[in-house]
Amino acid sequence: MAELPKTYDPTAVEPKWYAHWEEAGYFRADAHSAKPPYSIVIPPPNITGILTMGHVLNNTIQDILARRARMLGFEVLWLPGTDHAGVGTQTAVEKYLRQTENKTRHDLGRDEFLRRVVDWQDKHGGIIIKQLKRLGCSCDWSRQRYTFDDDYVRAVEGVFVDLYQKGYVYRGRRMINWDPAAQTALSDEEVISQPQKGKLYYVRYQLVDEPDRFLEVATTRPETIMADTAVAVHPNDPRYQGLIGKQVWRPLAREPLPIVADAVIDPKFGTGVLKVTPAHDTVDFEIGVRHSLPVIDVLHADARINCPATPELDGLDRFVARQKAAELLGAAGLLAKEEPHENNVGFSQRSEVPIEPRLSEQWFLRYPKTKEALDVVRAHLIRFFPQHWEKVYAQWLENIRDWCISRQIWWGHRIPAWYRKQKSDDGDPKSEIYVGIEPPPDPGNWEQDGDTLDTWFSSWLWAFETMDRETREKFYPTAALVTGPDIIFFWVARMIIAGLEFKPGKSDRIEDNIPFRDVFFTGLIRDKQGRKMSKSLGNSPDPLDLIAKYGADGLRFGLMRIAPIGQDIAFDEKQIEEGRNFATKLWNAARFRQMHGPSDATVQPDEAALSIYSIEVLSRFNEMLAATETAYQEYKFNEVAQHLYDFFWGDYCDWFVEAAKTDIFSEDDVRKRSVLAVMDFILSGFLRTLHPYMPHITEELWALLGFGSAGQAPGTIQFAPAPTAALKNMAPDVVSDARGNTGKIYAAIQSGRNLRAASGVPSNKKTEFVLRPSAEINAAEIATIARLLNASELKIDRAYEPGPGVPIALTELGELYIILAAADAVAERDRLEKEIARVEGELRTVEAKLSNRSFVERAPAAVVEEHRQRKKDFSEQLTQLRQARAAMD
RNA sequence: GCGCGAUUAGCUCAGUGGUAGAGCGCUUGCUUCACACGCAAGAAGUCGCAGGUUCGAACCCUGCAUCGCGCACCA
Repeated sequence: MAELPKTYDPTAVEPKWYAHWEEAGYFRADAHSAKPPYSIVIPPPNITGILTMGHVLNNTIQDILARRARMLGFEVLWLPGTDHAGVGTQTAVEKYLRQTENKTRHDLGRDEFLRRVVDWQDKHGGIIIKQLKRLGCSCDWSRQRYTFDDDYVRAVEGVFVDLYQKGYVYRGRRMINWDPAAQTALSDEEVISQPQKGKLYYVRYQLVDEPDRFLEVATTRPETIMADTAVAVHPNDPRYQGLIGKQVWRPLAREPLPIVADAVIDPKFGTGVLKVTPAHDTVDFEIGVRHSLPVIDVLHADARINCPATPELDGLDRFVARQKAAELLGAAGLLAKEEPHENNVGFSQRSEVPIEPRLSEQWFLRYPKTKEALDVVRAHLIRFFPQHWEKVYAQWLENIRDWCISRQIWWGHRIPAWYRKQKSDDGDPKSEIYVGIEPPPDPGNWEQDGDTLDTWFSSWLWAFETMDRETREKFYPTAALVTGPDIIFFWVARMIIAGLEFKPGKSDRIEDNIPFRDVFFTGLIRDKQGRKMSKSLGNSPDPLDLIAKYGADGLRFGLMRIAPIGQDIAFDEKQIEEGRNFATKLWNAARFRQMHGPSDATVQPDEAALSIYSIEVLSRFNEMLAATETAYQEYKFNEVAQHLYDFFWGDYCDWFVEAAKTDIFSEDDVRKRSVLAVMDFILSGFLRTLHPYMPHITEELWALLGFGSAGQAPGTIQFAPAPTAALKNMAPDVVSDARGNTGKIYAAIQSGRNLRAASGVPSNKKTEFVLRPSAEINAAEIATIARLLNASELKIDRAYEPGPGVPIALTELGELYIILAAADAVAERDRLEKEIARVEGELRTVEAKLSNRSFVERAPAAVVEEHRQRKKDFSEQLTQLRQARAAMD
C-alpha cells in the first residue's frame, strides 16, 4: 500500500477515477436486472450550452440520488441527453453567421442554414456532456439521447398527428405573442412581463358631428392609431352616454370611427375612453369581435410601421414611430398632454424585446388530461418537494389556455402538415390539409407547412421517448425528477400531461403512466447581491474554474451544504472553498490512520474491548446515519451534508481521534488494535455515506486504505453496501454510560482549555494541571485527559488546597486547577467574580421559572424536572465559586 | 389585485412550543509528531414590527412592513 501524499490533489485523482468508472461500465443500467429499479431522466441541457452553476446544482443532486440508490442495491438508470433548443440554438447560430460571414439565415436559405446548424451542433454540441463527466455525473452514457434523434423526431411527429386526429391540435387564426426580433410566435409562458417606464399620451379625437368637440383618449401607443377601428367607453359612464353610436375622426390616417360601449372599459383609467386597435392588442381584439370591427394591421413582422397612408411613420421602428406620432399629433394640436407612466410590458423571454400581440394563423394545442394531471398531484401520486409548488402548479392548470405550438423558425421539428391549393366553386382558393407522419401520397402537389414545433413540444415526451420498450418496462415511471421551478409549466406540468395522455403502452393504472413519482425543485443560484446569475451580468462563475480550483468534490459538497430545500442560494465562493477544505480534512484523517498500519475493514471492532471514546463516537456515527437517512427521505440535501460534516470534523476528528491517540501511542496492544479497528469501521462507513456527495475522493481513499480489496463488491466503493449501525449487541445502558462519561470528560477538557487561554498560557505550552475529583475517576482516562489538555502532568489530588490566585474551573469531574509559574491573584479574582456573576444570572433565570406556579403545574413533568436539576447544578457551582473567591481574601 | 416564499450574529444560513445554533468573517494564542485548506479559546443576536393564543413564542394565529418570485391587470 502506497503511503498517502501529504496533500490531496483532486485534479489528478478525479479524472482518473471517472475514466475508470466509465470504462468499467459501472453506470450502465441493465433492463433485465433482478434488482429493483431506480431511475432519473436528466433535464436535457441545450446541445450548445455550457455548464452553469444551475447545472452543477441540479446534476449533483441527481448524481447523489443515483449513487445512493446504487449503494442501496437498486438497479439505477440515470438517463442523459441533450435538447436541440430551437430558438436558442437558431439564435446562437444566426449570431455566429452574422459575425463571421455577415449573413442572415435568409441569405443562406433554409436547407443550407440547417446544414450550418448541424455543423455547429457537431462542433459545439456535447461540450456540456464532457463537463458533466468532469463533475462526476454517473449517467448511463450508452443511452444518451437527443431530441433530434431519428426515432425521437418520429415520436414527436406521431404525437402531433395523434393529437390532431383526436381534435386536440388545431390550426387557427388567433391573437398570439409575436417576437419581432426572432420573428416567431411564442407561447404565453415564454412572455415575461416587466415594468416599463413610458408615457401616457392624451390624444384628441374630433367628433364627426360636432367639429368643435373632441374626445380625449389616453394611450401608451400612439404609433398604432392608424390601426384604430373604434373608440370605446363604458356603457354606464355618464360622461359619454350621449356619444355612444356617434363617430370620431381618427387623428392619423383620418377616417371616421364608431364610438362603441363595452363593459371591459375602466372609467377610472385615463379619460375613460379607449382607442380600440384590434390588430395590436388582445383586449382590443376581443372588443373588435364583440362589435364586428375591422382589423387593420399596421406593423411589419419586425415591428416596423406598415402604413403607407401615413408616410411620416411608414417604415419606422415602432419605438421611433411612437415618438414621431406624438410629434405629429402635437403639431396638429391633437395632443392634449403627455404624462409619465409606468406599465407592465410583455417581453420575449429569449430575445428580451417587447412582444407584439398579433393576429396570426398558428397551430394550437388544447391540453388533454388537465383534470387528471391536477388529480395525480393533489392525490400525491406525484409528490412535489417542496410541497408548496403544488399550488403554483394547480393555479396554472386551472387557468390553462391553449398552447401555441408552431414557431416560425427553421431549427426544430417540422410540422407534419401539408397543404394543397384547390379551386372551389366560388373561385376562392381553398386550402386542403393533410396531417401525417408520412408525407402525402403525391408529394408533388402538396407543400409542407414551413413552421416548426415549440421545443417544449418535443421535451414533454422526454420521460418515456428516451427509453425503448424494455427500458420503459423496467424503469418507467422514473423515481424522481430534479429540476428548477422556473420550468414547472414549460416542462414538468406538460410531461405529466404527456405521460397521462400518450405514454406508449399506457396502462389502466394511472400510477403506471405518470412520468415520475417525486419532483424535487431546486432553488435558483444567485450572486452575493441576490441577483440572478446571468451571462449579461457576468456574475456567474465558471464551474470549470471552480472545479480546477477546488475539485469537483469540493464544488459539489460546498454547494450542497448551502442549498436549502426550496430556497434560492446566495452563491459565495467561500462555501466552495470549505468543500475543498473538507476533502482535505478527510484526506488527512485517512492519512493519519494509514500511518499506524494497514487498515482492515473486515475486522469488526470487539465490542467488549471498546474504550468509552470508541463507544461514544460509534454511537454518534449511528446518530449520523439515522439523521442522514431521515434528511434523504425529505430531499434535504443540505442537512445530509451538514450531518456528514459535523460528525466527521467534530465528533470524529476533533474529539475521537485526539482521544484515541493515547491508545494509539500506548504500549497496550489490545487497546491500540481496538481503537484502530474503530477507525477502520468509521472510515469505511463514513466513506460510503459520503460517497454520493464526494464520489472521487471517497473512491480514492477506499482504494488507498485497501477497503476495496477486502471482499467488498468489485473493488469500487460504488456498489459497496450502505453502512449499517454500529454497537448492535451492546446494552443501551453501557452506551449511555459511555456517552455520559465522555460528555463529562470532554466538557472538563474544554473548561481546562478555557482556563489555559484565560490565564494566557499558549496552547502549545505543556502545563501542569491539578484535578480535585468530586467522584471516583477511572485511572485509565487520566492520560487521555492530560493529553487533550496538553498537560505536562495531571495530578489527581483529593486534598489539594490551592494557593491564592490559582485559577480554578468547576467541572463535572471536580475542581480543575492550572498551575502557573506565578499565580496572578488579581486576575484570578476578577475572573472568578465574572464567573460568579454569570452563574448567578443563570440561577436567577431558572429560579424565576420554577417559582412560577403555572409553569410547575402545567408544564410537562420532564421539563420541570430538567429545570430543577439545572437549579441544583447552578447552586452547587455558585457555592464552590464563592468558596474559591472567599479563600482568596 | 390574488397567490407563494423570505425577514435569526457583520455575511450566508440552520433551528418550528421549554437554557438562541453552524460555517465564514472578527479577536486572542499556537507551525504541538494527520491536517495552517489546520488546532485551541473567545467576543458578537431586544430572532422585521404590532397584537393574540399559551404557564411559556424565534417557532402557533391575526394584522402590518420590507425584499423576492409567480399569476392576473397593464388604454
